[in-house]
Amino acid sequence: MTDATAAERLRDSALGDDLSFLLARANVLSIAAGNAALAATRLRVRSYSVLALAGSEARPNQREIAEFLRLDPSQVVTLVDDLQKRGLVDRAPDIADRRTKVILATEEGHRVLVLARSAVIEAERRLHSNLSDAERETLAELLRRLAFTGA
Amino acid sequence: MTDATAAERLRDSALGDDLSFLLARANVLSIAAGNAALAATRLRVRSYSVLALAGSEARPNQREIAEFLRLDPSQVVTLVDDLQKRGLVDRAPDIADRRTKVILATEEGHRVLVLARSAVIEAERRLHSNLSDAERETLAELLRRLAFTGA
DNA sequence: TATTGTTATACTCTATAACTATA
DNA sequence: TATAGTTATAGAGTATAACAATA
Repeated sequence: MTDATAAERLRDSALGDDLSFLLARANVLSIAAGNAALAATRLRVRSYSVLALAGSEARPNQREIAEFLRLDPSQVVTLVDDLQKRGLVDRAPDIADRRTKVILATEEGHRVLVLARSAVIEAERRLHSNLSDAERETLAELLRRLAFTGA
Repeated sequence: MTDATAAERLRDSALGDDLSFLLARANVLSIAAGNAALAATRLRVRSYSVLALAGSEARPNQREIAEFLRLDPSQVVTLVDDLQKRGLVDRAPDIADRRTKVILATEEGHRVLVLARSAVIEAERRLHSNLSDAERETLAELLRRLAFTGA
């Protein structure tokens, strides 16, 4: 009746081989570790992802960020507002279509991104330490297939 | 500059091989599909997991449910309250320790669980249709290692 | 007419602390 | 003193609808 036994009973009897549940539980741990690792930069995993896209070569607009991160456009407004207030990103006008705003990391944004990224990578390494590099790559490939399914 | 191209640019340039991000995105899709599939039973993925544990042989108490699902004990109170109001689970007293309450599915709970489970399985099958059975098993095994890491 | 970004709003989920009853 | 469950509350995340500017 110890703790370990309870967890084992539950793992064996229900949900333990349900992909959705495993995905959810792995994700909860991942978010917790990510937010903890990002605390020093005052980012969270959500704002970090936006900053990472803004700092990439892709020059995304808000709608593209929303679709890629599976967020509602209105959520992206809030996230970008916050990053912009902190001077980490800018809303650049798109010459071709004046409705759209391209989100770009500022110099300061790039500096913070470097710190944030290494913190995240370090946290992941710790969290995934019981997977080999090959296993991690397999996992990434399989998740990519799920994550970018038609829907 | 079409949609597909934007997504591809983003996938290639940032986050696209970040395990945490892939996990998060796959999970968002999984939750959305799960909630949609469960709509007819008026469950959500969260209450479904609790009901599934209550309907298992494991006879978990609330604290065990909280730890297994990585929820706060107070969240489990709310979830169980709701399921109990609907007559799907009971709080059974533990003879050995009168503080703890064992959560058990009622007959009606088991009936609903059967429907819910098949809806969830069907939704997963659709969502994971581009993985082979072997790949799905590999994915489950790797996720299990992440999901039940020490932390 | 349709789309991008925005505002407003409500709902769900998550996190914390304090309380009770038992141990 | 510590633990299981509970209550209260605030904060983060999610979903929807309506609107202005532009296409």
